Amino acid sequence: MREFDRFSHYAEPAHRKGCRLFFSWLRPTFGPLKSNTILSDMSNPTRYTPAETEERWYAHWENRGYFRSTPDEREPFTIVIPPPNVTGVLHMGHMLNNTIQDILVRKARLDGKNACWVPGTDHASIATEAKVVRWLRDEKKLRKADLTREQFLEYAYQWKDKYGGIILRQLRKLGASCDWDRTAFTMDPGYYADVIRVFVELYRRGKLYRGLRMVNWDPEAKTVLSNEEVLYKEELSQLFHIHYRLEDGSDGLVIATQRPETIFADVAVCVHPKDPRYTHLVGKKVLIPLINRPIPVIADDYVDVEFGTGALKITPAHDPNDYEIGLRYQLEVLDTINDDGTINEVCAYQPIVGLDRFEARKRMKPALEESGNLVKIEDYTTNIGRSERTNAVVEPKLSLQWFVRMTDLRDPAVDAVESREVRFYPDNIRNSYRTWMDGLRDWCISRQLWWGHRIPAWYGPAKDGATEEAVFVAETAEAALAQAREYYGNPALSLDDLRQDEDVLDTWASSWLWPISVFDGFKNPDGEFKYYYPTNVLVTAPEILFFWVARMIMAGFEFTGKKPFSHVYFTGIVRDKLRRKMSKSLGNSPDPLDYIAEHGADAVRYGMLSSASAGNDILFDDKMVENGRNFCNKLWNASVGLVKSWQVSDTPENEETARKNALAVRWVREKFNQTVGEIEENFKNFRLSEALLGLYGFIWDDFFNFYLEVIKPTFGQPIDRPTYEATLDIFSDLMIVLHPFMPFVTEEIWHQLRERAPGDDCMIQRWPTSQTWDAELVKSMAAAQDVIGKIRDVRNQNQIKPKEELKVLVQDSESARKLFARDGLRELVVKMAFLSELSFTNADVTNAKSFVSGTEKYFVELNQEIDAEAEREKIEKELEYQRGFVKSVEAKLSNERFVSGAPVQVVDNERRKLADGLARIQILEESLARLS
RNA sequence: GGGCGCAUAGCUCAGCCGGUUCAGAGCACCUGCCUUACAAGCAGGGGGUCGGAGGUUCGAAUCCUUCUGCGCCCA
Repeated sequence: MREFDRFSHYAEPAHRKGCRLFFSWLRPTFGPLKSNTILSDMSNPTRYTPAETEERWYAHWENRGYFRSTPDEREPFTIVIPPPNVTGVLHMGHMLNNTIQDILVRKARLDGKNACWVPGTDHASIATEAKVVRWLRDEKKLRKADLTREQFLEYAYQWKDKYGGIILRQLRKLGASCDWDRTAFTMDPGYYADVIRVFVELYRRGKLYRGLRMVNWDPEAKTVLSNEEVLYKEELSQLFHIHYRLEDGSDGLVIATQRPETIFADVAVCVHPKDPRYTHLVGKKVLIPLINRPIPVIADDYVDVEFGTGALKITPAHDPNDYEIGLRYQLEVLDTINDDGTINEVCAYQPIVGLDRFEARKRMKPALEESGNLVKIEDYTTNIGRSERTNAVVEPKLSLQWFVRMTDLRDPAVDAVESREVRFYPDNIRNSYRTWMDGLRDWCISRQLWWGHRIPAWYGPAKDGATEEAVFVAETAEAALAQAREYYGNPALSLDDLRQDEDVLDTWASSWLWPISVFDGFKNPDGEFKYYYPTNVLVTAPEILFFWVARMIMAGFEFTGKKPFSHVYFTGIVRDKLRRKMSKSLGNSPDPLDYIAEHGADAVRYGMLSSASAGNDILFDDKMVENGRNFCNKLWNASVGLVKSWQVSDTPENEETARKNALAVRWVREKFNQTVGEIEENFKNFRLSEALLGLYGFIWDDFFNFYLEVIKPTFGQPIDRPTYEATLDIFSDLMIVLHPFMPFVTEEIWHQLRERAPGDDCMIQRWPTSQTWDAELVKSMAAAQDVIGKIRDVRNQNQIKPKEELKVLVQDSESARKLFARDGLRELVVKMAFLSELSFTNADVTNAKSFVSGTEKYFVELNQEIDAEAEREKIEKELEYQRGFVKSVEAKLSNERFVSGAPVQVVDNERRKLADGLARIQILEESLARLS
């Protein structure tokens, strides 16, 4: 009993037939005659219909459990998906990325490996929390501030359950062969526990600390913002030129600032060490206007001499760059701005204390004018960062945050990439990696949000003598309490006396554990983690290098002592035809699911990959998807339309046909082996686009357009069984090799080609092994193809109908005898060039067109007058070319330095070229002589 | 400012650890074909001084120097 009717798509309902007919009529090239053909041909559709086929096969594969992996004695091949955001929907970048992963996984499966592709999603704390807040506001009429943390999280999980799996469902449409049973999420209980455990462990190892740092502060929402939540836009502003005098009241210098209200937080003025205007001031002190507090003039080449006056006021509390300089010179930090954006008591200039920062700025102009410090005010435009949520101007602000001491994790990660224990494709990404690692900064992993892994740190009051509150880091509140009781020497201490950190961890601080945690490597390191880890390859975008790849490598070595993966394949960015990055906001990205619905997943996969040469961005073009769709049709037509339509006979049509077919079968096998070898090589180097295009070329040109034409029986005749069976075998092998790239159409055709036992599916076959190929056979077929091409040329140039048989003679020679001694070759040329005769001759052939192929001469007899003059011209032109060619080869060979210096094969090859060239010249000269 | 990369046919790109009549593929274009699987196809064709200038070499699209133009990343 078949599991389903494989011909079910033939039995289209009437309305669908009508539909296709309707579209047929719309096509302008169709005349009435063609439409009649379609009508009468209804039983054998010439179009492959992907939609239904793809749905059916995906369900079949999944039902049979082909995607599942459990450890066994086979070699594992593991990929963990770069987890997309739970908030996301599939975009073109995901399509490319996951197509590549699926190709690698399907190939590994065909290679007989235990392939495991782990899917999952990332909780994306910031993006998701923003979405949840909006959702609560719009649909539940709730504000975050009105909810407790627990209530908010409950809603957040509701939201996640409802919208969080969209991407994973969409990936199925693409054909992704993920082990869905393993679907992971960065906030699953087990994963959550791992993240907390790692935090505690790093703290215990002294690689994690709490410290002050500059953050993006939204004074309106009173919250920290991530860089992604700050929108920069050019805005009109003013540059204040303010005079700072020296301590003795003499001249000093002029600084330019856009924020005059912050001068009271200045702790230095910085100039460029090579700026001659200021060298005499370096080391001296200048006075801040209005309050006359002295601050030093320092020199640092950070300063841009061209900007403003070339003198930069340093305000570490209110500018990230100034903060860095402050650190370098150990300058004091004076924070004069409150969380709500008003000026605080630290500001020594009383008139602006308590005012909003912008109100304070307005007061500065008259005050500075009055004191005689204002030199001028000029208009200028600059990038101003505003909060995505409140539109408030973002205030750079110092805040207490948690940091990972990255330099402590760096070395093994650097070495692994440098030594290529972890290989990057393309390799030159290593440079960016190394540079980033060299300038590594500590990683701020705390976020002022609720959605995420809550920081496992509890605070207690400062003990006698201590200036800061006490911190207890532990995996559980109870453990923290135990620590606190011991610390304070108070066994009666309760949890109410401690306060847990309100913040959660940066999403990347959980996803960097992905390859370990999805296999439960922390809690159960001897379980399947041992089998699947390290994973084989990570496929991701270059922009994720620092966020994720580098940190995963560090986490791998820090927590398992091993690399997380052996290869990292960096995909390009998907752009439109105008080279713009495809994005939803630009509206230039097609909806991938529409695309799949319209053209089929195989066509989209083909289109994506064929334009994605390794290491380059891909310019996405509908044209490429069309090519993919055309390829599917071609496969469909060649299999169902042609090969399966043949009658098969156990006795060959005749001896000639049998010989011709036997030769063709041997040749296409050899050529296929050669192609498979090239594909293997391309896979090894992750050159997937080249692998696909090479295969495409072989299937379309060699297999379909040449091989099938050679063996195609004359109309109404059957084909001999050995050839038929061999053709089905090779066709089936082709489907296996093409399967990783275009899984659906290959599975469909696999089943169309032969009756298969249940479970004998294309997806789980063994990849054909490629033996060495018979180079001589391939070479003589190339010679035959050249002859066929040249005879066709003669036809074209003399307007001879393809149906008119021609008589061709070959000048008898040793090389000609040798070529045609190959069994079946003569018959093959006769068929493909549509000849009535092909034989040797020693006589002069008159009334014939001649040509040279290789070192043989051919005559095509024509039933028309030969223009001797034109013929002579043609030959002379050819002769001229050949003489030039021979001359250049002779020049090389007569060069002593070449003959002695170049490798033997190169020289031998030149000698062969010379001999062939001379032979051709001789033939051409004889022809000329005969003509005159 | 630092780093990486690109420039080859009208377009998108291969080739680039030097050596086949080495300049190639796909698309686009042109010519001929409704050839009993496929016009979403078949058979052919034109088109590039390999960004400019130097150099190394018997030999350079390929290696070196430099110039020009253009991308991307980091600060």
